Amino acid sequence: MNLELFRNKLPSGLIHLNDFLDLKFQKQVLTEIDKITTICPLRRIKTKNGGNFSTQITNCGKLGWWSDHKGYRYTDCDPTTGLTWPKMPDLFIEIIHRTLKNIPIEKTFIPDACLINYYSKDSKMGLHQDKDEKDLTQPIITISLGDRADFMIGGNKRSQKPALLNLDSGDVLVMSKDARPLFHGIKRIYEETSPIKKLIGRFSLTFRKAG
DNA sequence: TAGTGACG
DNA sequence: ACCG
Repeated sequence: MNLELFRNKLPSGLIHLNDFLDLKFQKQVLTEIDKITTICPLRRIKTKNGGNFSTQITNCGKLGWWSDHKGYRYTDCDPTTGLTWPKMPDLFIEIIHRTLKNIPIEKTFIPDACLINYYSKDSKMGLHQDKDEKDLTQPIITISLGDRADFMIGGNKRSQKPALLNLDSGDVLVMSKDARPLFHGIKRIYEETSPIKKLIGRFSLTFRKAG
């Protein structure tokens, strides 16, 4: 048994669909994000202890993820306005269907939440687990748009050294099965690598079944 | 708590 | 200075 090889092996539930969405489609997704942020602008959120995130977020779908002095949670409306989150665009549902058709691991997935994170060149996301969802066996599907990112995929403990994975514009990442509970984050953003000229920085769209 | 940095 |  080659221990080094074993240590470097990525979990089978982590599926990286490289260059899955073509540039034209990516631009359509960006148009939908523009519509969403017009209704519900990107906002800087805080941790429970008052710490600042370097990303800015908004949501669409029935539920949206939020963090403030009360902690992490899903809400059915924007806590800053009391308005319901914008509707999940049909185009996003289409991406989910196309993704499911191309992976052997999941047959159905009906997300009720889409967290939209915007990363500028200096944004990072520390290692964390997604565990605010009701059913933690449901996968999480992430779309990357804009600048290239170094994605960290770690273990079940934060102390485990993460492996790095490049996420480019148009890539789709599925965290399911054994990969679902793993610590993960974004180590860095590569400035001016976006294939979409008018997009500076990176958007990630993470689809969850939260409720 | 998905932050940051002080501290050992 | 670097790591956890």
